Amino acid sequence: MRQEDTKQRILDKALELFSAQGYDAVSMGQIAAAVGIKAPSLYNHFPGKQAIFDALVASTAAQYEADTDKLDIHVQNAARDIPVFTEITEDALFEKVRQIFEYSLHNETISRFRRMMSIEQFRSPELAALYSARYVERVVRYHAGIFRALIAAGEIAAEEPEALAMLYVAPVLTLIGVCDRQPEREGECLQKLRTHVRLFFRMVHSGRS
Amino acid sequence: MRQEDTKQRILDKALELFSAQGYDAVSMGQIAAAVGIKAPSLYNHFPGKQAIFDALVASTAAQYEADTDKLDIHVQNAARDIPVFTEITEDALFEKVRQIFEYSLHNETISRFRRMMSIEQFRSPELAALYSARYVERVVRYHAGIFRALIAAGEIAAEEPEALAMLYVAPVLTLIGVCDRQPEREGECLQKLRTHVRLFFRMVHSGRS
DNA sequence: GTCTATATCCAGATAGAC
DNA sequence: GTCTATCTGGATATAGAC
Repeated sequence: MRQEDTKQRILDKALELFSAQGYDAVSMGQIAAAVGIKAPSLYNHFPGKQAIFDALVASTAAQYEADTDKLDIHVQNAARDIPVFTEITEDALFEKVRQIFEYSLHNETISRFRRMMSIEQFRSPELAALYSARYVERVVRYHAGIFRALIAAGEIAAEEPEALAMLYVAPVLTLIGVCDRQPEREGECLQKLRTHVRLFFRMVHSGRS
Repeated sequence: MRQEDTKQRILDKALELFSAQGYDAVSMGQIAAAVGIKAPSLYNHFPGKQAIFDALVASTAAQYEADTDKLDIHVQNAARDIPVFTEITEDALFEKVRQIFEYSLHNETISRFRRMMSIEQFRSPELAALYSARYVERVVRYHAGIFRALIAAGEIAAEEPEALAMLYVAPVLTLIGVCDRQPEREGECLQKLRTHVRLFFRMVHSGRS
């Protein structure tokens, strides 16, 4: 199906452009040129510019779930990952964060989509909610589930799982934001990620019952 | 000077519009209408649209420093604030974060400028660096200075000040981001801020020498 | 499905009268 | 400093031939 192929190519190029310049700054002509066709031909695949944007939002959700599966991080149900974190060492914990960190930065679709969302997060209440849900709540809820299990197992200090998750996750999100803006600082941020994990690991184990 | 008055009104209205819709989505006509003049008259005060944006970036830096002074938070040199944090209670610490949190959200200029920066952070390397410097590095460095002093005084655990600062500050930044996108969740975020401060305070004191 | 040609609109910016 | 009138360019989108 060359038809569906073109549709996908439009989505890919549109995401590339939107993530770099923002929705408003990108013209239909630019998208068409990137795909290798003329602007009016885009309307054979999408009814308009907004429809391309909407299709992007819808389609990336699926890919995210599919791809994170490969990293043994199942954001939709933390229960499956609890064995991975049980009696985990500090080095192994860092290795785990490092993987998701680098994946988040280097997977083209994921990182482009996140940058696009950063630019467009105030465009509508729906996008605002989607941003918060995807990049804050989901990550916090996932880790809260992990920490709840580790507390039950007596491995870490008995603190509120939600607060622990926020403490652990927010610095990671902040560092991802820095690298999104300034990719040349990735090495430095990786260092900070390392010291963050070390500190968190130590603090959370020192107070254990 | 009614002249300078108009110039300031242009900046105010432009910031209001840019923060809500982004630079590209706002037209000179919209800005002019908000000020109460016609579009060509804007060119008597600024050479073009970009110049209005640039003036905004330059002028808000000054106001930020001036306003935070009133809250006894001197981001430029933490040394002055160390006495405030020495032997601080958990409640007093929360009250301090709560103040800066609410100020950041409710001061019109500050919150609008931050939203505008969120939208435009990828527009140029300079803006990217400015965003990181203002909303990450500066805050982290400030708190690292405070924590370094508290460690020297034997008040808190002897961990790396930078990592401690990241741990403390990143959740606050994340919660401000949530409220920027979804102001209706401010109450909920204030609750999370409370539990964050409580957890951090306890952890950092439990490991003290 | 792709194209050319075109319609319609609105943007940023300038000229010049008052 | 403000205005009206205008220039010029580029945007989204449609019509209709191939």
